[in-house]
Amino acid sequence: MAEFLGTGPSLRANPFGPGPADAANLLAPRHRSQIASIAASLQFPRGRLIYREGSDADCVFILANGVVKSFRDLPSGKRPVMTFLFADDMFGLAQNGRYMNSTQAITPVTLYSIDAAALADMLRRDAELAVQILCKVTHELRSALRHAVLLTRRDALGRVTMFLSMLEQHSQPGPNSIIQLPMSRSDAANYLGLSLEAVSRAMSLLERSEVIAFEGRRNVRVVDRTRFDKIATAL
Amino acid sequence: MAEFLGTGPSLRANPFGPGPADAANLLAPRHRSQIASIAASLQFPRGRLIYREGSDADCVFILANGVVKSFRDLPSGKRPVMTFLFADDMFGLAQNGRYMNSTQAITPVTLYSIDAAALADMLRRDAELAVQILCKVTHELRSALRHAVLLTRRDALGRVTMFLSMLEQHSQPGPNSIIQLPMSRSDAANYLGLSLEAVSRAMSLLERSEVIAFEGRRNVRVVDRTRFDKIATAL
DNA sequence: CGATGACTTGACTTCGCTCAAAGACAGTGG
DNA sequence: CCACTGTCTTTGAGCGAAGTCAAGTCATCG
Repeated sequence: MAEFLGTGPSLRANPFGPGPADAANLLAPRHRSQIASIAASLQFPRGRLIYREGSDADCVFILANGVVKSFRDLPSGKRPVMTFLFADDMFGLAQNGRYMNSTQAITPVTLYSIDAAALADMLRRDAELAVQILCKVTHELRSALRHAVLLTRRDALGRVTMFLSMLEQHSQPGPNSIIQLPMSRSDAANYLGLSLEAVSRAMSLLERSEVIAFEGRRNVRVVDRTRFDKIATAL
Repeated sequence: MAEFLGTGPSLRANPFGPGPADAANLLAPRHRSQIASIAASLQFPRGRLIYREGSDADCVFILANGVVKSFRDLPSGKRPVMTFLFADDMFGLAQNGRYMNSTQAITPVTLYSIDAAALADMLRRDAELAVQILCKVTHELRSALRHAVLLTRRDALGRVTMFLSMLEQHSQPGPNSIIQLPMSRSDAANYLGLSLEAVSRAMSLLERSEVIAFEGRRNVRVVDRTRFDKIATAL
């Protein structure tokens, strides 16, 4: 089970109080093994659904590696992507015992599946742990708010650039900064509230104007950092 | 609701597990008085800023009554509204000791101001309370996600109708269902990612087509519920 | 009752969506 | 190893919806 990964699940988030600017690991070793004791480690191939909106929320998940998208299926056939989830993210928190959205692996993923009832129990007994989880959820709340701000931009170019800038934080922190785009253009479009074509055009434009350079379709390097940042933050 | 300020702050949210469909009061009387013991009750007039983005996050707030908007100030002069906060909502959770956005009263408000350090302390000692707060933050996370979904709609009419439908849940639950619009058109526009004119036009259109009727500029009655719901949910 | 700010309405422009087709890529099996 | 196929992506043309600019109307408060 979870022993495979040895150290057990971890979570990243910014703490409430003053501290280093970037996200730190939240869980103490004792909490990690505590959670590991009620968790199972699962592997999913690319494209596999993890759970479906509306189904019984038996489990909470922590992503060990890979990328997951969370989305809704609307009557019209649209599929807005609400978030992309990366390593050390938690998801599957329920409302009234049901999942609020569907989730799907967009790369091969490894994740911890944690029995919701057992976790709830554990939280009620361990205030320290509950506070850590609270911190993580707050972190995700903030990122949802940022997403909303992103969506108020009207120009495709700005949205896409902001999106790249967000992805940069989840890529290997090489100084040469290659940004990985694990998701399809279509997923990105659904996250950005744009048509797939608009996303493609915006990226082409960024490339033509030598702000970024593609290395294959799923890897981007920032060529002109100054202009890149200007577009990203010039809301 | 928070009619009796004497009883201390309260919070509404949907619990994680199975239960009644709508939000319930989260805090047990003992928690309410516990929080009250480290809280101060404050009054703010319409338009007053509560805190500014980037300032030291000393306090967490619980809104007793009135409506607050949370927004950011962007270099361009835009002011996206991230959320509207209603009675029994909590806000002011910090990142690294700083507020992430500004908040302003848009009606006269009464709120509880709670020392952040003292609250953190209390949570670390009382797992039950920490879980309640966790539940509330999760509730707000969900509403932020809904907001993001709303923003992926491209048509002004749909966004505005969805917005009205959301406001309906915060209005007095009279069967006659008068929806109150406590905020200006401009605030609504900034929340919806539309121009103020687009909001106005959408509302005029809804009125002309007899889906809704205005009773003054800040009160709306749904006239044709069927069509209203169809527009609101027909994403 | 007049002034200030909020809201509505109209005309014009722009940008992203839709539809359509061609081009690149990855995995498969010969 | 390479051709084949289905999928993902890019690019183009035309249209429509929302933004912007600019008056004009309404309400609210001194």
